[in-house]
Amino acid sequence: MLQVNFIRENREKVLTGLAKRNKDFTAQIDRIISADDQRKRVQKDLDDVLAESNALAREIGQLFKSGKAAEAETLKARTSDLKEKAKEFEAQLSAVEKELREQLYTVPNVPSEPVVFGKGAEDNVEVFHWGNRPSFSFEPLPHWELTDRYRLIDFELGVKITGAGFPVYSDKGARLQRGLINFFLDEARNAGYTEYMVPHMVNEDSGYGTGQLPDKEGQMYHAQIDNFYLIPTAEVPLTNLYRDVILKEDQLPIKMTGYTPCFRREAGSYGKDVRGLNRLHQFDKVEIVQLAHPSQSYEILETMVEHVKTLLQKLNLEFRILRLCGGDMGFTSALTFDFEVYSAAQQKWLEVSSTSNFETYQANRLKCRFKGQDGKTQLVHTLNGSALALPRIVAALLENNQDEKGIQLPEVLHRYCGFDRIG
RNA sequence: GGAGAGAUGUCAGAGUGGUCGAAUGAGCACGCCUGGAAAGUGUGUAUACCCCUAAAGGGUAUCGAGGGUUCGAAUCCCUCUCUCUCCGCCA
Repeated sequence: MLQVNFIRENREKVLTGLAKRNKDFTAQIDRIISADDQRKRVQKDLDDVLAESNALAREIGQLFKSGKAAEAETLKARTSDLKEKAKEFEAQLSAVEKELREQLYTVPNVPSEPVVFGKGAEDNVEVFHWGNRPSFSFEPLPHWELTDRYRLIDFELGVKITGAGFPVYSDKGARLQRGLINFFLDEARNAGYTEYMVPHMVNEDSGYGTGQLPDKEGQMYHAQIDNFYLIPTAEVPLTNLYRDVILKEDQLPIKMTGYTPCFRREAGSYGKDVRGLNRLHQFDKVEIVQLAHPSQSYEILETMVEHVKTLLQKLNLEFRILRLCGGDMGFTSALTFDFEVYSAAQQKWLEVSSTSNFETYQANRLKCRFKGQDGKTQLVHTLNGSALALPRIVAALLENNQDEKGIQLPEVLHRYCGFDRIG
């Protein structure tokens, strides 16, 4: 969430920035400022009362020590009034703090300067394009037919075991998954990211830390007996490794990567876009995360974008990069680049990575800070990106590389998979 | 799952009702000492919020978390979480 002081000091800037999201936040912002004013007033009142009681208590202690019990008793009488007042102010304080917090939760991150105003996906800006579209002498098959024909993925079997959106990969389908994961992890490690293997379930605090809670509660699977959530992305456990941590300035940037399965309820999505691998409840992804010095975060975002680019180039998939407009950008992001690969048989673009700078929006909730040379602590910037999510990569690989007899894998995957062809 | 012990600052570790944000030691930072270093020595070493502000200064909260008793809680009581030991179960 945004920092109240930042909002106070930059009200106009915040409002014009937020306007790019195609929504007016004036009312919320002003409510936040007035709630904060009230919070300060009540805090002051409470502190004053507590200071008085503390002084009184100290005095009573002294009197008892020096044997003046009677005087102590008269002072005691005065404390009950203060106690009552303190209780009242405490109640007021927690009420106004709750109000403030709830208001803050409703305000998304302020889009950074390059983000354009926009209503939705149609206003995103293509900033990069690479690769060529394959041409076929036959009608290319969509991946769900290829996975069936070559027995790579069994969607029906997944339904039996769990439900729709939980595919079962087998034989070369399974090995392709494992090969891709290893390829992505190796590339990340070579780019300087430290590899982690993290829990796939997280507690409530972690959910709040990265902003999945409270607003996206319905999108996560919830193990209610233990109050754990299945992670929707490795971003959650990875970023939360640094929750409540104060780093030294020279530790930055911190670069982490990890492979995890990702679990998403995808409540409310249906229709033709969910066919095959296009939208799943469980999928595999390698994530890259960085904690950065605020002065470097945008440079670092560029390097992350470059990293994802090289992955797609090595896989030889035609792709484009979109700079998301205000209306299409995620709630917590300040700047997001989406990567889309072209799916030759479906004849459409599939999103395979989303790489973002969250500035201090996540760090504020995480309480992830660093101490600078000047001794002051300030919030880090957090960034993350998919590098990469597997299902749609697999869809594009299968569709774009098919021939009449099977599927030819890109060279880079041969040693990772242990085979160069399917079929 | 059962029984017991415990959770204090960067770390180790004292503190069992008052002057405790917290002894002592280590670490770390800066200074002195030194040709340089070690040793020695001096000073400093949490976070958040608020008031005041040029700076300084002051107030409040925080000793796993939350609640309670008390004029006053690190210290007493209750609940929860976690750690360790033993037993049970087990990949």
